[in-house]
Amino acid sequence: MLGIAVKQKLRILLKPVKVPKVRVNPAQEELREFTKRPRIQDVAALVNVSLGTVSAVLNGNGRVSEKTRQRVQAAIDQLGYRPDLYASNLARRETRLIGVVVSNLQNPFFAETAQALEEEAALHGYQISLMATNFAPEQHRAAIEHLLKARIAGLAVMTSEQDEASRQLVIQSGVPAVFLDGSKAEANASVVHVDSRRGMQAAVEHLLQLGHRDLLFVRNSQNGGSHPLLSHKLRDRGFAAAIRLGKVTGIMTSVVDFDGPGADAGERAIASIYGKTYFSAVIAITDTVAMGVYRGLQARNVRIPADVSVVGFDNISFSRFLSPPLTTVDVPRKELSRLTVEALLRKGHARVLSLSTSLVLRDSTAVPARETNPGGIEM
Amino acid sequence: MLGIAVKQKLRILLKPVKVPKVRVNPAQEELREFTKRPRIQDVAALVNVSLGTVSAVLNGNGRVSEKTRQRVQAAIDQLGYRPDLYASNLARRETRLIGVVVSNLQNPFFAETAQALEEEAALHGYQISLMATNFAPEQHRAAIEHLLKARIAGLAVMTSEQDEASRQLVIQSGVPAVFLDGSKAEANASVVHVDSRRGMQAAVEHLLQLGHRDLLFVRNSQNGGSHPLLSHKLRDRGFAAAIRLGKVTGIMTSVVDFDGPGADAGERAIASIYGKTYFSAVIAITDTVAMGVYRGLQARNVRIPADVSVVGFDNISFSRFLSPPLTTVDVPRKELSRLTVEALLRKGHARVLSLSTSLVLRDSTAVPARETNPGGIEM
DNA sequence: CTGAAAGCGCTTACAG
DNA sequence: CTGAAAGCGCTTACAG
Repeated sequence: MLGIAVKQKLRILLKPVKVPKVRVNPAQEELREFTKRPRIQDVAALVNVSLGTVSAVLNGNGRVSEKTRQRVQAAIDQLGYRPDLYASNLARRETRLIGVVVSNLQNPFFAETAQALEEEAALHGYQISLMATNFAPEQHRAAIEHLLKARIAGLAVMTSEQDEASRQLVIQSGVPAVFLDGSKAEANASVVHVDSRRGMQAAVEHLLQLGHRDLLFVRNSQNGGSHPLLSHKLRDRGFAAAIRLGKVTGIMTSVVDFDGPGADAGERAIASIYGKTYFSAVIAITDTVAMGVYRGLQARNVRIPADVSVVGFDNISFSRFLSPPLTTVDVPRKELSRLTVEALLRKGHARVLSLSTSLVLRDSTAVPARETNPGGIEM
Repeated sequence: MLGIAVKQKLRILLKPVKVPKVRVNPAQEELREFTKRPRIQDVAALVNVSLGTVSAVLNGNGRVSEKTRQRVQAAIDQLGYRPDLYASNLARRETRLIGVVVSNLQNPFFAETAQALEEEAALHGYQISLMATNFAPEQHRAAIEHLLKARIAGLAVMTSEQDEASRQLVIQSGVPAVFLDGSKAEANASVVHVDSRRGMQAAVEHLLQLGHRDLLFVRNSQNGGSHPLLSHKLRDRGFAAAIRLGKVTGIMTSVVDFDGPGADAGERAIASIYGKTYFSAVIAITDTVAMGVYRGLQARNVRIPADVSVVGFDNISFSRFLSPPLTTVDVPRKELSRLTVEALLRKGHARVLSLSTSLVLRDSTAVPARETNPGGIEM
């Protein structure tokens, strides 16, 4: 009681000294009128409650009576009020943003993954902030630094390349993160492990069962192969394991690896090997590589699958529209994004998530026809 | 002088009442240690200058001596300080963010456009915030509202669909905007006009010169065609104008239009018309539609271009990898993004920007071979 | 050239 | 259940 009395006295005393310097910039006021951007205090004034109350109904804190909440909500609707992103994030010290970094938007696999993540995040009231690395370590790091600066609630690193320095930044930041095909779960960094091995194995088995014995494995690398892509390593291993487990003898495998975007690399791979090494089937490490393989083969009048069978990996949406439709290994993007977002929002300790892959049979594989001359080699 | 004296007195009086409630949350302090996120005041303290000075060097305001600026910069580097996005945007009342809304990330045209915009924006120190509408009016509006809420510095609406209500929101907001193929420039809303007509005309001329007289124009629509895509309208008109200007008589044109993603629509178009209407060449309204046309044709053993020629529109990166490589009309994404970002940052009045298109000749077009039975009709 | 302070528009203990 | 006030981390007139 005393406190209040003193306070009131002080206020009176204060008046002449501490003139409340309300910077009423008339231009600004006009601008506000013009842009019609209501603030939380406009809502509060309309309903005659305090800012805190409006904030409580906005954020669903239950400490508001139903009556008040309805009146506030009505005012919000009436004014078309939407909280300012920057003010609320600053005050809250956290965002509803999930950072997503992918390697390359032009590769449909990443575009589709990003879209799936966006949809999944939206289900939880989160948005995504998307950045691409183009496989460059500097861009990779810059993207992660920016995202960390933006105080993201979670980070999904869905790149096929890895960058250890960036990973350390993420771990130091403490931000919940999920790395696609990351090597290990640690602290705040979970890992989604795509079981490429199983899918690859199914693909190889399929070809072996058809009778193929001469397989060409076409890969692409980025940046001169200085940073081998982890997903590719896993697919490599899957390929090798599948051959081993195939219980078939007399298998001959060749591997070609070119640098650059998948389609270019695939095309160059065929150009380089055609006529030198015999193969009746090609396994492309991604669907985009398979597109290039198609191009390389068809430019040489090699028919798919009559002369050479082709299998891809990823099941991008276009793979169905190639001629012939591509047999490929499906990496379930929906499931990937569901698991990722869930792991990010759970905020528990790092975990290893698993995702299985499956073979999608279409028209690019068939029984080998050795009487033709597929690899350009006389038999 | 008097004022100050009174103030000091008051301070003394105040002390017992108004204890400075410095909320020193020890956990928070530890967190700060842990996350090692330095604030501007950490930098200021290190160099022994005020916050304003640090801010000035951060933002390149020239009112700092070279000596000071160097010392501050050194401290910034040493601490690894990066300004908090939310605090600076809130204080500045503006962002360095360009909102980009596209129709669909899965369509390479949009993915490539988004990527080009990101690169262009980065050149000016801006970042992009990317949202997809999936051609749905509600999503379109939601995306624009979100972006406006985030106080973007500029907005690039690179969708093929239009939404008048959203456009009004943008105009009311006063945010500099660029609409792809928008109908008119107005207030803050500029327009990039892609000269589809010229490209379409080149495509039609090319086919007429080859000797084609029976043309099939394949389009796709979205959402049941309730909101015809503006870019498509322009391409339609370009097609019609080209036929008119072709100075060739005896041209027979057919048009098919299906709803849905381009590739699906293209495939269904062929399925629906094949055997009913004769055509020796197809013009697809986009490259993705052309992909579906390829599929539809090739599934019926129609050879491209021996039996039927195909021309696409957009020149997406994959068009080169189709079998055969697709002849298409190039829409220069680099130039598009350059013009767009420039218009956004210039902040002048609305302008109409123009972009020309050009025909890219590849292997999907050839002289018509009437002796075969391309359209499935007996001649 | 530099510093102190108000303000951006919210959220959240805290007090009632 | 509700309100007043401090604080988030910056920027920017303003005063010196």
